Amino acid sequence: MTKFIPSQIEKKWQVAWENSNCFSVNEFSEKPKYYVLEMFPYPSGRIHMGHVRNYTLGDVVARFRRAEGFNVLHPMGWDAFGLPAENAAMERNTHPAKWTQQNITSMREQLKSMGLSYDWKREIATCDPEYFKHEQLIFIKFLEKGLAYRKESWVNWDPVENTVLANEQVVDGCGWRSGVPVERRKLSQWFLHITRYAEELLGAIKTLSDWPERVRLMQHNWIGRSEGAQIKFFLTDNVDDITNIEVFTTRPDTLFGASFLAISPHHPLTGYLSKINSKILKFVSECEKLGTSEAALEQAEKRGVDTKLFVYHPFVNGKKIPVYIANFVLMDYGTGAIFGCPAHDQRDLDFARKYDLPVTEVVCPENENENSFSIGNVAYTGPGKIINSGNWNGLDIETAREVAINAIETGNFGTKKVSYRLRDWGVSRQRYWGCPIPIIHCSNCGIVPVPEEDLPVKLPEDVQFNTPGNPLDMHPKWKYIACPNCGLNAERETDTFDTFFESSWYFLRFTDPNSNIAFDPKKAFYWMPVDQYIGGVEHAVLHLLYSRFFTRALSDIGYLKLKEPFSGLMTQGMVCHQSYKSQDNQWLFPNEVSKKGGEFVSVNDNLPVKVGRVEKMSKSKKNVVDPEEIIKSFGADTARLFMLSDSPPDRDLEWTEAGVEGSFRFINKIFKLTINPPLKPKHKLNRNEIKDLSPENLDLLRTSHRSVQIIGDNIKRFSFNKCVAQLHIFVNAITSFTHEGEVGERVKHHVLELLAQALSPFTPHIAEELWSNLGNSEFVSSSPWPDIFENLLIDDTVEIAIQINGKVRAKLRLPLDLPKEEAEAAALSCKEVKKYMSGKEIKRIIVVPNRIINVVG
RNA sequence: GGGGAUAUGGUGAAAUUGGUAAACACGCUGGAUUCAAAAUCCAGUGCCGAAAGGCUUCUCGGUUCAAGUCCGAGUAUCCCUACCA
Repeated sequence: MTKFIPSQIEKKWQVAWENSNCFSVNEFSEKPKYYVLEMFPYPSGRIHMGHVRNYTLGDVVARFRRAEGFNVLHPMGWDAFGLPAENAAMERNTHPAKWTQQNITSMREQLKSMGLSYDWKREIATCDPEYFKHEQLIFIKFLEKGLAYRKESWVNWDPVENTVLANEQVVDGCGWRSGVPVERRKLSQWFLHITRYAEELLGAIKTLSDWPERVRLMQHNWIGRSEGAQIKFFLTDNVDDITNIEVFTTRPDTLFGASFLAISPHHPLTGYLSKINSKILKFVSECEKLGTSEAALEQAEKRGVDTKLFVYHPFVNGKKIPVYIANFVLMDYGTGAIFGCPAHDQRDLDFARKYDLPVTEVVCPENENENSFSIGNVAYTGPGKIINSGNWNGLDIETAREVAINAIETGNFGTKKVSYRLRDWGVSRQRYWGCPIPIIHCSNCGIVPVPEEDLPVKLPEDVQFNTPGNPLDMHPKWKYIACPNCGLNAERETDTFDTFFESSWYFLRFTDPNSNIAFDPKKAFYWMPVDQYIGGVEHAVLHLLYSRFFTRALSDIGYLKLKEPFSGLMTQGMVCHQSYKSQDNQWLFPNEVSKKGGEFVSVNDNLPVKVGRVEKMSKSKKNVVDPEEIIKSFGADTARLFMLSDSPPDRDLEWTEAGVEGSFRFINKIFKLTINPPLKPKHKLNRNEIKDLSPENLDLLRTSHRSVQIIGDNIKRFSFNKCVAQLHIFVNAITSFTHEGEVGERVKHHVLELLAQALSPFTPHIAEELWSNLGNSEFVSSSPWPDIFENLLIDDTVEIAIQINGKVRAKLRLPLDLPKEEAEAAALSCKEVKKYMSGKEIKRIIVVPNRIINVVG
């Protein structure tokens, strides 16, 4: 018997696909378009199981939609800028460009070994000047349109990586990669005006009906819209030329409860005061330290310092309110100042109790007496009736809010205001391996964009990585240049873009990857939006929000006409594996562990191994399995099938050795079907013939056609695990079929063709092998999804459960669509009903056609 | 502190609209084959019980002829977010 050697079959078909260019597409087609995209990888050098899962999911969709008759765009590329290349440069003394290129080459080979149906002619790498020169021009257009601007700002400085981190790259006060506490520094930075689109990005979330609800919710929370009022509190005595403090609040209804104002340690007023008051200066510098490393500690204690300044209460004549500087007030939200209403905000209450400030109740809960209601150490934040608030007394809080805003506006010391948590996107990074920001700083002309004809600004190749800091900034020549405006000596911007910049428009470049403009609007119009985008949920907020912003911003500078880039989104779960530790507490790779009689032991010393949790594959815990090894020993089809079996795509998947072997066995079973299958019959089986077939032939045909139907339906629903289950049923039906004679041969040939077509999206190599051995010369990968014989989908009898008082007591096989009366009669005459109902009165009979009959007694 | 998700056999899971719970697989048990093993094939496998039968979708309550599915209360686990005024 021929032995199944996956690598031989798989390589053969991969080469054949590549030579035929069968996955290459263009935009001029009669067929409807379908754009399926997986998040492109960072070229780390080796693919991991997360990639295998991601790209398998995308490939199933791409192959299926192609078979369904769509013109399918399915591209792949490289998110090729980023810090690891610089780290590698330092560690191994290779240039980032070279290191990245090598990684791309080996990862491309690995991806090709998976049999993915990409249009490789559209491959892009973001570190290619042909890619990023368009990005530089986009930035200049953003600048012209006011969508990019420069701002001095406090940044999170990672002292290990010598770079600025975005707020979202700071986790628990530490750098997301380095894990060390970040420091605060003030730098001049480039920002993109994403907040200009805050309302629109928020509002359009509801149009993204094919996105997971939780991603939409995360974006909603991230934008964080809150409605309230901005209120000016006038100082009793001016400080320098400052006359008032502006405050944002969502609770203007509690204004009468205000007992202090608190401003941020980074508020301009604080800056002024700390110059003239050493106590304040000391407090501010303490906040600096606490601000990062001891975030948790800080949370516990609210601290502040009295400025000895006072403001007037806007509605209470003569009432003066003290101004504090407080560590819990953030400068970058609202105005950097709040009014404290201790009775109805827990933080304010904590603060007031600490500094002995008055607590005035202004909202009384419904079940409390307004004369006796008093706050202890828990603030009341619920609904109720306004009290102690002049002529607002008696209003509910919602009405009071409107009345308050009216009064504030009428009094001319504030306005209704909407605030967002979302902040503008800082795109400057002090790194070498990124897209240069195309700007020249001239002492004469100021900020001068690099002229379009001088683009791209390329990275210099001769750079040193042995000193900390940005190599571009330390390069002896690169940054010195004549000003394009006035010709005087000037300097290039040495910062590069955040790598999220590249990934915010790559999906557009794929629509026209070799163009000498960013992309042809007509081509982008044809292919966009991405019909199905697939990737990890870790990008639920940033990458997806930035891409949504970019699509709008690009539309506003005339590049295209589109709002939403991704109409369908699927976020896949993580690939997990059990972790193991040796006796001396060292992590062990799965292949360093073997199972002996139900016990796990170390391969090295045969000692028992401590079995840990099943968790996300990670190098640090060594619970990783290398896809290349799996593909080498079991084949890509097995790896792909395993990824799709059992767990639905959005849930975490546990990689198990037993599971892989199970998938491998199934592929082997199919392989046996590819050997000497029936010859291609002269006449194809047609749907009118089936009435003359034997029950056995008919059963097989019925199972086969139903399977194809079920598989197609479930692909559309992303229920690939159910597709695999149905494939098992399908294959089992074929292997247990004993075909006889010419008719049997024709039936078997027919169902094997269906099988090859149904397998093709999932395990394309073995499907291609089977299809070819059945006598087909075209690729199954290019064949249409099979026509289903609808007359095989319905059976003429159904099994109906007979319930007595809601419990199933019998099952009857009855003709399909049997009239109610006859069904009732059949149920009543069965012996179980007679047994259970003897001597009892039948009160009711419920008949659910073709499903159930419930006899109630 | 805030928000969200999930909970079904030994395990991963299925049950699309309230209508036969556990499809399909993994694992396990027994058998066939084999000098032996691997592979393969066949049979069994939710739980309790010798059987008859009873019980079963995290717990408690409710609606219904009928609840894994709907409603209310609670528990556990995971994820996100966090002084957002």
